[in-house]
Amino acid sequence: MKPFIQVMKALSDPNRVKIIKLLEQKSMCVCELRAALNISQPSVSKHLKILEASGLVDFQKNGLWVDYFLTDGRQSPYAATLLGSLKHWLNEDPELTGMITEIPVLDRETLCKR
Amino acid sequence: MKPFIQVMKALSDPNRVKIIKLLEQKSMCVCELRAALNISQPSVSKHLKILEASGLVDFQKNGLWVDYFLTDGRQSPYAATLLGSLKHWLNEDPELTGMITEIPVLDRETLCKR
DNA sequence: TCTATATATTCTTTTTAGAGAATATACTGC
DNA sequence: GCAGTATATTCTCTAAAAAGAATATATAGA
Repeated sequence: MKPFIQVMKALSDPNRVKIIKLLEQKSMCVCELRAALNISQPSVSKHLKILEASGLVDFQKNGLWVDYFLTDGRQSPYAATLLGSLKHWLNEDPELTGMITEIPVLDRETLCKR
Repeated sequence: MKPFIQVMKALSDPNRVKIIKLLEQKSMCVCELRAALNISQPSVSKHLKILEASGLVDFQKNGLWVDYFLTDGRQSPYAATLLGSLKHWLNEDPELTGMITEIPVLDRETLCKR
């Protein structure tokens, strides 16, 4: 029961769902996500930790950056199914589509050297 | 986004998931659910309200009793998909299977006249 | 209409979750 | 090793969620 609840809880916060929908497009580092969501960096890190613990995302260190990406769902059947469903869901949501169209503008190199 | 979050939130509480798994077996009234979950009656009513608002359950008044049952999911595609998945999920969970085997013992007539 | 009973609602308390500021850690290049 | 930068963690505050006690509502039957 616990793993199931963990996935549901992870997906019941709007910012975390936004992160999932962003990562559907491409893997992103913390500062890119922070810019896309317009919330603080610690907040992004904490959301990512929750998503990781539930088996929805994973990460790879890349020098100073940490790239987050969606898992293949091998760690959790619940995560796998939900990630699959989410690919079809919410694609008409104006807030999300707006956010996604802004992705190309996010340039890691310029974003992080502030 | 809101309807999606609402379904996820509804399913991120253990007692509400238990209610769903119980209603998979048969429709039940509040006092039967209360006995199965061993929590207070107001608590059951509030959980049911949350489940109803998210489109996961519906009810029918039956005299003094109110029978709750799973929806066909027509009100929410998210609810529909999750209810479908849940039929396969958590069926090996000892807490849940134990609870479900106790259902036949719950007799509405004896339960409610306390 | 009066009583009894099933459920809903309100109220209060305790726990949990989310936010950002401040700080710590980890990695890179010199 | 030192300086700079990306990310993680800690701390504190505020808001939301869950619980049960007490109360209100609604229905059935005498």
